[in-house]
Amino acid sequence: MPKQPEPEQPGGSAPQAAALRLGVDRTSPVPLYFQLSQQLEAAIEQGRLAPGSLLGNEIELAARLGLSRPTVRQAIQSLVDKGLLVRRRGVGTQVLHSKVRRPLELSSLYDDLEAAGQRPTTRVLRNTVEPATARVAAALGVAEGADVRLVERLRYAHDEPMARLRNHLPVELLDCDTAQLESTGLYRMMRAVGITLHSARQSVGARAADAEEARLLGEAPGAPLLAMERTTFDDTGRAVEFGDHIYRASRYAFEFQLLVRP
Amino acid sequence: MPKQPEPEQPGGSAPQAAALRLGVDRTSPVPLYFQLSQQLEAAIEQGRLAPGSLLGNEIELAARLGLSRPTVRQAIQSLVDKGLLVRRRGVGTQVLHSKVRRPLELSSLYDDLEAAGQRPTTRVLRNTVEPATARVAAALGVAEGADVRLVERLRYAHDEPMARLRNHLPVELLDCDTAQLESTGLYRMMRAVGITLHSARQSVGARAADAEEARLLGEAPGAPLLAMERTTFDDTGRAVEFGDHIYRASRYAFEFQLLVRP
DNA sequence: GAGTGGTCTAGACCACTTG
DNA sequence: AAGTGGTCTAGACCACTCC
Repeated sequence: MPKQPEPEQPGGSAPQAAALRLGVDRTSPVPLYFQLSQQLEAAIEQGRLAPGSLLGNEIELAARLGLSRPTVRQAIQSLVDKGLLVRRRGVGTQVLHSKVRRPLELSSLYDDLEAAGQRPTTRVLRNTVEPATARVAAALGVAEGADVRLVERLRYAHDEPMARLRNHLPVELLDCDTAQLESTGLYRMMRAVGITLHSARQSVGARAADAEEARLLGEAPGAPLLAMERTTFDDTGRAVEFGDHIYRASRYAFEFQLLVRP
Repeated sequence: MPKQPEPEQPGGSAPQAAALRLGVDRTSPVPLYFQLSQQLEAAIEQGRLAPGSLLGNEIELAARLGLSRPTVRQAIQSLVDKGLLVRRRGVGTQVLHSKVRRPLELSSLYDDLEAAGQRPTTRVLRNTVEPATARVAAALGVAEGADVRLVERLRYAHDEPMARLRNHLPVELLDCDTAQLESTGLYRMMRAVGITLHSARQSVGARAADAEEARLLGEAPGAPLLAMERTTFDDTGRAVEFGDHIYRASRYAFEFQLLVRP
């Protein structure tokens, strides 16, 4: 059981993690496994851990950090779940050859545009209470004809129209202040009142713009549009929103990353 | 520390798991946590664990099954990751109100159609080696003009054209037998030769059909099409495929489930 | 205050891959 | 045969929620 540092130069995939300054702060309220996974993730993002390189075995890593192996495993596992690392039994844990960023998130168009530096703005076209159509009632799990809030908005980026967003919400869920709707995204408003979003069922298709849609979005009638329907659920399983949205295909596409589930 | 079975009827959310026949087989090579998670998943799917009901605390569950708490936690965690359960500190673990099925997977159109009972068939339009265009070279990480295999297929469901699939692959990756391409999906062929798919970067947009595309798909010129570009990576981080696909919007939409990452 | 999940430890044995 | 990750145990203390 050699304790001295090994020469280790077997090709180009020797453990590089040994050179990293890793360490945890036990006085911090941040969980130890999370501190470690953040440090490793930062090292990968910054290229200090080269793609394809081995991380070094878990036992040694645990010993070096003064942690138990399960704790180190928990840190590594979270990065495997993010797609940054790959484990192979009998081989080791390898840094994936970049290219991978984030798996698909339940994203808000507002946040997406803001993150892209697109300066999103919103015009509220409608903010009313209407009886639920059969389609909306089925999606939200309410009775057909029951009161449902209808919010229709036009979303701009750099003052160019990008999308028409039509959302249906249970009336009791949220105080939909029009001024607030114009200054932020719907998901942010939900989170602000304590709703924990959990999952969404989406459908993405395409269709031709009708005259009204073309006028709103500044496209020609018949122009191709991206159409998305989405039902969002909170962590109690309740449907909190049904959206029926159209996007200008000339200006917008959905980009996302998928991970294969093992 | 009350050891006797409690009356427990606090509303409608008492632990129902007590009524379940759970048990693990220690002689099986299947991991204990996996056996447990499968049993719980089946109980949820079949409604034997009602949505919203509590699972009962982990310690007790572990004791009942003769397992350690970490093992039980691992089983529960895998179902939380699948979106079937929700944990709340101080409260318990609850079954989510159904509706949730699978998060988005890296799906093959062939498998999707087959799973939907759509009887997919394929016509190979091209199966050649071509020099890589700039776009393809960038996606696959090869030199511009380098040899790349080009596979172009028309995919039918019930003998109706659904999509035109155009794939670019590194030449050395796969023996692309045309007969095989007509009888199965590309991902299956990759898995069959030991390629482990890991992730994909996708972009979904819409555009109008040109004359050629319209003719192939049986649509009118100018009809809206769903357009998807996808680069797929294996678990070494290597790009194994770049796809440039169009789907008839009148016949096809992408459906998927998203989970919010905590 | 009682009960829950969240985190952590210090070991153990097994299965798989590689030389 | 050696080294790796995969699984598992039997405890422990803490943070949060609810009564």
